[in-house]
Amino acid sequence: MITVSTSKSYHHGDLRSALVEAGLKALEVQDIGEISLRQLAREVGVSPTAVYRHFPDKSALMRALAETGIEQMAAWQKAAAQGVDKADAFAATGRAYVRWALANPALFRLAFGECDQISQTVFGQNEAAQMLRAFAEDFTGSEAETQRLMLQAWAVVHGLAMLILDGQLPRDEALIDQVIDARTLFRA
Amino acid sequence: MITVSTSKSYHHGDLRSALVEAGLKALEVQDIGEISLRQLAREVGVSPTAVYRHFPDKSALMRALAETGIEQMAAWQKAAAQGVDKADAFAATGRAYVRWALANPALFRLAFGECDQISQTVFGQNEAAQMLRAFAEDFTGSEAETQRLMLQAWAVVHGLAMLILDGQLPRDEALIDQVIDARTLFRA
DNA sequence: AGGCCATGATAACAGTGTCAACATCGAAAT
DNA sequence: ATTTCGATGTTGACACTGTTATCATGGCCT
Repeated sequence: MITVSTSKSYHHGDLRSALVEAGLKALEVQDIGEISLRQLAREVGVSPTAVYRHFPDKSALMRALAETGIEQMAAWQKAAAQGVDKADAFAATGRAYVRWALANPALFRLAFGECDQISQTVFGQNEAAQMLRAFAEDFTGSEAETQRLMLQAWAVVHGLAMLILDGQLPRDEALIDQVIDARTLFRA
Repeated sequence: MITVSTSKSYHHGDLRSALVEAGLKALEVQDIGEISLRQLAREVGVSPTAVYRHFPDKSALMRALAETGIEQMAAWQKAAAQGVDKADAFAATGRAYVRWALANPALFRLAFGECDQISQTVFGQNEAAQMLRAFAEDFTGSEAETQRLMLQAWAVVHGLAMLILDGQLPRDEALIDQVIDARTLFRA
């Protein structure tokens, strides 16, 4: 919530982040395709074409929104993995993944639709991901099996989140726990 | 490919199915949000507002497209399950699920985004689904475990398909086989 | 003080979904 | 066989969208 200046000067001050902020707020209420440049510009109090001084086109703005979404998700995931018994880290991280998706539906969809490199965040260099990988290596043995386990885990949580978001499965916490069950999945 | 009449009469003959056909053809090339009523009307050779004699709005047309997509998917799934060793039915059906999604990306997204009752098709009264359920019951024991197994399987294939479609995972057949592996998943 | 250039505003264009009013034609009813 | 009528298609218009070209402002550097 950074409001730089309330005075109506010709130049806004920090239009770019104001637009991103407005976009994120809009994504909490509206669906991903209902967002319009002009609407955001209006809410920030600026002409429709001022946006183009900070983003080459609409998809660039959307990508900026998506990137902040990724950061949020990574932070949430990391927080979920910390302070948890190592054996439960897999399930805890998975539940955090699904919960974040359910709490930020539009942002979740946007992040995966627009950004190519979420793999890096969820799967690769991320701190939580490294921890999961270490855990997986710990009990699979080979490198190939570790990768398989990570992929399966990612697919499960992603699919579950998507199916719930699309209304195919009920928003039921018990169902989530049932699906993300480390003892039955992956022979843990 | 049902072309009823080439003569340009005032009334089209079967505009509704012509629009659906044009929509499906468009979904093979364009993304889901790039489709426009006017474009489809143009391709069929009719005025933009003629569409409204057959669909209350755009989303109704999209829903019609989605429903035909569901039928296609169900048929493909059923075909994949037939003539396969019962022990491989799970994996075979799952691979068919992913393959269909990769072959019909826009239709796949549309079907899950617009239709509420895919659960019935994929998960419930479908013939292939019943077969899978019988197989699952066969080796889980309890009813609750059967449901869990079905849900996990669905989540895995759906998540895998989505991640590949969004470019988060490579379109690699070996990777698909690695993830959909009944022996490691579900302790089979 | 003067000038530059990042940042803003205006006007305009093509395209979209949608509505209201009008046109056409096949079929049912007389 | 003629009339009428409802289903289907058309025209025109409106508000909205993303985007571009052109013009305006004013803070920062010399």
